[in-house]
Amino acid sequence: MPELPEVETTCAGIAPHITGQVLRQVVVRDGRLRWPIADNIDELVVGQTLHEVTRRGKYVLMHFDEGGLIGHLGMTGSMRIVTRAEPPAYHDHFDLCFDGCLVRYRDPRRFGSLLWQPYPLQQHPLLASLGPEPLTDAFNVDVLQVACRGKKQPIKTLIMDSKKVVGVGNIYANEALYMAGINPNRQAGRVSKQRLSLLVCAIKQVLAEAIAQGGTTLRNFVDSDGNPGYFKQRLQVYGRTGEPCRGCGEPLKEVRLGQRSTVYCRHCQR
DNA sequence: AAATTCTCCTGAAGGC
DNA sequence: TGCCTTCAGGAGAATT
Repeated sequence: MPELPEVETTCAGIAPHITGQVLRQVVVRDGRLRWPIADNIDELVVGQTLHEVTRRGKYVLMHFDEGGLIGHLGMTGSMRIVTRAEPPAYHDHFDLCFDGCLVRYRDPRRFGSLLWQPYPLQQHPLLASLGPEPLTDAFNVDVLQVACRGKKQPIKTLIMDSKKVVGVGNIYANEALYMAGINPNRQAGRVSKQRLSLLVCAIKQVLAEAIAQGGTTLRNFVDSDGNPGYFKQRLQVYGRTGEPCRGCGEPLKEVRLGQRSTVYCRHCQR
């Protein structure tokens, strides 16, 4: 499932192939994504030059002359560079066709999206109220402390709230809380500043490591199958319910928080 | 206002 | 090539 590191990898992977090029055509085979792709999407963007590909949270932003395409990979989305005229496969829902190559979007569960927004992009409702980027200085212990103040909601659901900080998905929320020694169910307002500081560091560290790992897929991006293999071996808690904690050996416990599987060590995380 | 639940979707995994 | 049920999850929308 694409988390921030995968989106970062996606942006870095496609950008060199399409930056500076004119978008010639948008082929929509199935526009029924999270939000329907606009029927007039090609009128809006075709003929414009792509100047830059950036990421905001888990959104891919393609900056054209007069506005941007806002892409989201949802649960199962991927964007690949296709250099030859390979026939589209099942679930290949749209292509962005440039000179010489195209970006092909595949998404079996169709939780992703492709939207057009005139400049300024941050005025789009999906972008307008996003919190700080976790890997920048804008996300720090002071900001997190303010966000947590007086909150009774579990700390885990708070750090997964994109209004508080973007890009922390379920896997990395679990991992970061383990790293910081904080029980995911603890009320956000009852975590000390010192421990929030540990959490900030843990979030930055786990995301940065994952990006570094995802980066190994980068050089083969065009040819790879799009499944960065970094997770499995590095995960300390996610997907390890019942297995021994690597810190103390106690079996890891699983609970549901906000409809999401939450794995933690009752001994190491308070 | 804040917190929780619902919702979209399909493939994988598990039970029998 | 077994069929059916359950589960997974990003994140906005709806509900409590």
